Amino acid sequence: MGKGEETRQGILDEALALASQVGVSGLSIGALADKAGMSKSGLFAHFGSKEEMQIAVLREGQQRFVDTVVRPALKSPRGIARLRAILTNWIDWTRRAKLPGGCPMNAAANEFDDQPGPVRDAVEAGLADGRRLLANAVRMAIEAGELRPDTDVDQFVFEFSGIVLVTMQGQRLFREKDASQRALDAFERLVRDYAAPSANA
Amino acid sequence: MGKGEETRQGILDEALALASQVGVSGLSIGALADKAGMSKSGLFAHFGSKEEMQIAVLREGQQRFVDTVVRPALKSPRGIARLRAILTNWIDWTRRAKLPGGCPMNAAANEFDDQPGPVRDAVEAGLADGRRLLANAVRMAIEAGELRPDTDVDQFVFEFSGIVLVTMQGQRLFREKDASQRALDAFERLVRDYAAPSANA
DNA sequence: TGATTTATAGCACGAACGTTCGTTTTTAGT
DNA sequence: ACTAAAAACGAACGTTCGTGCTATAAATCA
Repeated sequence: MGKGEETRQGILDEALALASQVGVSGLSIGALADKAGMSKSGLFAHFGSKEEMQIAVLREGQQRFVDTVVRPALKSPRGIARLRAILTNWIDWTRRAKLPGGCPMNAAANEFDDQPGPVRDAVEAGLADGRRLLANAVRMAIEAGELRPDTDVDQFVFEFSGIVLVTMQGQRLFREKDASQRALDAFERLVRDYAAPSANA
Repeated sequence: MGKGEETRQGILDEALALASQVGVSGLSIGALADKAGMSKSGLFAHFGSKEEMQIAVLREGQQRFVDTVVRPALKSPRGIARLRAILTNWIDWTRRAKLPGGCPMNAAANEFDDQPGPVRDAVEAGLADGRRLLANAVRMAIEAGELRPDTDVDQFVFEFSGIVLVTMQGQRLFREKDASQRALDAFERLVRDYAAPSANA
């Protein structure tokens, strides 16, 4: 890895941390350059435009998400156990990833959903990836015979995502201490409703 | 209503519409003054600071929410029917309220959850109000004998809120056409699990 | 080591930011 | 209609925004 890639990576690390607190649209070149200990123009040269930088930050966040949430969950056996692992990893993934704030992708989703452009596209693609990944895990649970064969996969993913979103809001805005417990309870209720009859009869 | 209050109200109307698209922190005095057809300084004088303006916008949004979601739902009879009415009103309330974008309070929740100060306090108070209101409606459903007496009210509100959040994300970011149908399905599954046994045996 | 590419810094730009101030216009009360 | 009060304006402040240029410093390679 050349020197350029190295500092670029360092910048993205700082940027992700900052974005988790102030959002992707709240990221400014000047503030980021200060954090990274370099000049505005020097930092700027790595991306060419602010928009490119924002997209790079989102990509970085996505990769960090995979490393923190998805990859470790693969150690749990396919099926409901793995879905549960994804949930528990997900709902405090920014803490695990040592980010000082909340999920940058989620914040960006709220910031850019009404502002068409490349950044919005990147956010949508990123979150769609997450849903696709979830859907695969659900399908595995069906194949494993733990969820009913006629389970509406997209509906399951939809409700699962709702649990994630409200848990994050509970943690970050309301500082609810028992948000993750509520998330688990909601999850158990969800899988109970979609469970294959043979599994827990 | 004096002239001052009148224009202030007009400003807040424009501000709410703008905030629904660019967020509360994306609101700038200059852009808002343009939309409102007046000078920066003239507009500024109505609030004294940007922070005060942001808080005023959030309050305006909250009131609009009550008028659009809560008040109409009171026409539905207490119990599950009213809860369902709240849900259906909620998940497209910005359309009903003629706002061009998404829910400003929700956007602000993601923008300010990691930035302490009066604005964050206002957001937290506003959303807490929503949850309190929901909790009351749930308690009425219990009293009406439609939900089990041992229903965990806060857990119910938690899961209900999750449905709302994921539905809004589905509508605004993913442009899912069937998001509201999924929301209703999730709601029916929720009330089925918490339903009093006598109600639908 | 010397040559060359690459990375960073410095500086300046026009625009927009929130805010202050003094003046002018408009409203409200008599 | 005249006056006192309220409201809106226009200009300017200092700062930060994103983005260009040009020069210097550092890393890469022969």
